[in-house]
Amino acid sequence: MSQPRVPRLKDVAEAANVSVSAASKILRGDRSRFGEETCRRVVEASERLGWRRNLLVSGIQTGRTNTVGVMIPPYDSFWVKVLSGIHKRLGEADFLPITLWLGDLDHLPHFEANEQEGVRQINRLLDRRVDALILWPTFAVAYQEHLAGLAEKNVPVVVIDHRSDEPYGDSVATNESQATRAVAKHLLDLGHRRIACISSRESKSQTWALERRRNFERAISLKSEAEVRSWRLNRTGDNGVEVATHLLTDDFRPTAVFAVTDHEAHCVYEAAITLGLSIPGDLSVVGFADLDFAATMMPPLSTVRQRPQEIGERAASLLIDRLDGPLAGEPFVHSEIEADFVLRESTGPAPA
Amino acid sequence: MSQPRVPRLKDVAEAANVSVSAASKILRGDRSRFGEETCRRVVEASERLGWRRNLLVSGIQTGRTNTVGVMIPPYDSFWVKVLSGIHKRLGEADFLPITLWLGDLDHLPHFEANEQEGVRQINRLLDRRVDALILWPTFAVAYQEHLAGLAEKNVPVVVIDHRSDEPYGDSVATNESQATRAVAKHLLDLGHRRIACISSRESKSQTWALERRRNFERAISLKSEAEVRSWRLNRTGDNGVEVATHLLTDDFRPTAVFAVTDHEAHCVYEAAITLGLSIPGDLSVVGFADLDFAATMMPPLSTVRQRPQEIGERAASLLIDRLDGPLAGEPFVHSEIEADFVLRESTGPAPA
DNA sequence: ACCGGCTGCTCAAGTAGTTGACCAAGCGTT
DNA sequence: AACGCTTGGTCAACTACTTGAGCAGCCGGT
Repeated sequence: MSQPRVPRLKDVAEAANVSVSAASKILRGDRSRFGEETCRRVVEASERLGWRRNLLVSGIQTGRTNTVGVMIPPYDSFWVKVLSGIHKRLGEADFLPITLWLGDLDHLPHFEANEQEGVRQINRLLDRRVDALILWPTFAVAYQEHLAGLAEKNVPVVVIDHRSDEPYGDSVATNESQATRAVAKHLLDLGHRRIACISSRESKSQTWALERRRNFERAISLKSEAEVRSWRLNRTGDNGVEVATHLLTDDFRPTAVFAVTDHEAHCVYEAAITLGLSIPGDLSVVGFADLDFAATMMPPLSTVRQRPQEIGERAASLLIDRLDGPLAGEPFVHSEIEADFVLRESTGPAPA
Repeated sequence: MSQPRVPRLKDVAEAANVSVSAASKILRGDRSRFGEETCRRVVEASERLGWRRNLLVSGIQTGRTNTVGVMIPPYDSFWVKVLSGIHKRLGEADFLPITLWLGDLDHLPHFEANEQEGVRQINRLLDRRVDALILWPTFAVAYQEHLAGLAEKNVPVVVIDHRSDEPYGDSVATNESQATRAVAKHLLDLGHRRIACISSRESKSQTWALERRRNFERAISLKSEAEVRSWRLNRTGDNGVEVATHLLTDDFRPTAVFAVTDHEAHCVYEAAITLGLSIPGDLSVVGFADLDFAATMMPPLSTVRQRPQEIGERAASLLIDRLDGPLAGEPFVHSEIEADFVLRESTGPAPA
């Protein structure tokens, strides 16, 4: 029946026989105005009772909670690494990320359809007075109109992997053009001339897919004898193997395929196996993202490794700089992180 | 230079021309004592200004923040799914998980060595007055002594996948014995008689590995003609392929291997390929956990699928029940979730 | 004796909001 | 006219803590 509570400053002050305000000042480090003996008594009492400052109170007093809201869908290892980078950098600056892991693993949240739900989720964070938000592209698009007003409330926003025409915050993305050019060059150097690209659903929230495909098409087109053709998945993005089969049996007869993510590359593998095509003998495949399974596919998939942890760290850094640092009051910034082509065993010379 | 702040209740009250306390009561739903017209004015004003209750204040007033601290290492897809379950269930009950994603992806945190760091991390959550904690086994062990005192502070704890002799909270784990018996039966039915088990590091924080191995050994031993031998990884857990090679070239010459996680199973695959052994022709392999890559390994790995999302949901449910519900004041509970044997293509009849 | 300055501490108001106590006006009743 | 009751609100104290203002006591200087 006992209720042993968390000790309050008042308890410490009583134990040390001083006023609450004296205890507060001493424990904040403002000791110059107090006697040495008094300070000792207060510090000793606070330690004995295990007192800890209540950060909720600091939050309402200063208007700063040192927390950052992070809105993400449950997703593959790439995003887990981004998150890890966010946590690392924010942790160093003594910020605490509060992550809203929305939707379940099977279906991404479809908030376009449910306006109210979106607002509710943002408010779960804002009601706790997070100092800033980090957003995945899905949410950046779905919640656009609700987020645009945050700047006026002094809640900075950083968007990852989505560059908008009318930004309402800073953004971080992978600099893909360079890595994509490296992929194109690699395939052309191997003698491939009929090259396919398999893209994902290219929805509004996946502008990266569109851009990645365009970058690749452009890079291949520079070589006059080479030709690219592109295919893409349906709206739900669940017909990957079907599209891959289509693409491989098309009149075009590509000798190499570039997939905008490793997921699609995996679909190409499956289709190739069923069709009896060997990789890389009959068909070269290149993925993108270097997800968990890329290195253990058979054969190991050549792909483009982004630097997810670095992306996360950069996003966190941008927020920190905007809250207290050099970015305060400055125009929005778009930051790009390099990516590296990883050569493994899924590419070979074009068949004669 | 303008500072357009988040609206306060005071602003709403002034706009509606009532006292702050009237506004507070009306907006909390206690309208019986106020005129219809007044209520309308207050509600309208609050909506127009976009007022939202500051949950930090509610937190200091009620002693409840409706937040739960979650301490996890960055880890494989299994844990991501557990997290997803936690978020789902807590979200339904309007709790907000605050996840501390400790350590980086390459090395798990080694807090045994750095006592102070551990305390610091727990305090990051407690200082924000989380109502409860959910812990991964790593932390449950490393921070044991600091966590034991939380019960006295009325901060319930749920530990996942780790059963202690002196529990200081509720716990959830997979009920492995049944699934492990199914694996054993499957291998014995296929005619295997010399069966190896490859375990991971079996440290204090990985008691599940020990238990899983023991369960398996016991299940095999029931068949008198069959024999099990076990190997395990070193302290750092990075010599998997080496141990697998050892095990496969040992005089024992096992025809089947049970790996305590899919990670070790993957090491067995690698060793088998190097040694020229075909799976499942020369060697049957069974894993545990059904991680992301298990289904896409070549051949697809037979394994035991735990129900991580269900584990997460159960952990969250236990907390909710203990905070406000039927579990308040009751003795600690240990809850078990079933697991299912998933038959894929990595097992076959024992070679003659 | 009186003033200035320093030391060492307390007071009170503030952060945003909640809640029990209280109070005034209006009405009907005796 | 005095009483009780309902309606419609306000007041003040409380949550945990911070912070600028202020004040008592003591010392040295004139």
